[in-house]
Amino acid sequence: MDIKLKVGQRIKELRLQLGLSQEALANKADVDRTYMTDVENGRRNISVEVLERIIMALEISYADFFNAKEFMK
Amino acid sequence: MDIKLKVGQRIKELRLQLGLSQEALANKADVDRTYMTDVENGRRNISVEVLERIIMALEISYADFFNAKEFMK
DNA sequence: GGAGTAATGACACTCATAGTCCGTTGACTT
DNA sequence: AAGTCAACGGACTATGAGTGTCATTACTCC
Repeated sequence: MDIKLKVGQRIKELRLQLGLSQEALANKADVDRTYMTDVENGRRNISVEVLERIIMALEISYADFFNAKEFMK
Repeated sequence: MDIKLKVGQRIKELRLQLGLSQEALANKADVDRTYMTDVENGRRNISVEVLERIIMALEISYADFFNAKEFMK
């Protein structure tokens, strides 16, 4: 599966666990609201700097972010 | 520390473990040799699609790639 | 010393796309 | 009706993708 979709699904999963809206997470990660929608739906090939901000906003470590079913072979 | 530098260091570390030159890894990941140099030296804010190709070339999982000292808080 | 080779580094450049900002729409809730 | 949320679109600017060129370092061989 497309890495963009995997990342998007993982972000959505974690966002919902935190009870945040897309906009709230977007603000926390300092990205645009519409951009966050695209990311979650796998339409954006995000850079590691933006990914880092989103992971921080999700209050999770890199290792834990990627240690999920989406990223298993 | 800058996420770009962390990623670069981690790539270099894994590349050396495999005994590959930058050029050999670059070819395996289908990126330019000079691009790989820039990545390892933290000068490129790479996208997840390119990162995926490099991680595959390093024969490692996402989780293991990020489960390293560089990415610990 | 000088010639050759392999590996890396440092730029500069073009072109595609990452990322922002404006808005609208539809589903759902109160 | 009014508010919240997700999705989508168009236009725009900033920056990543990808390549070319030259320099440097370290090594080997003559």
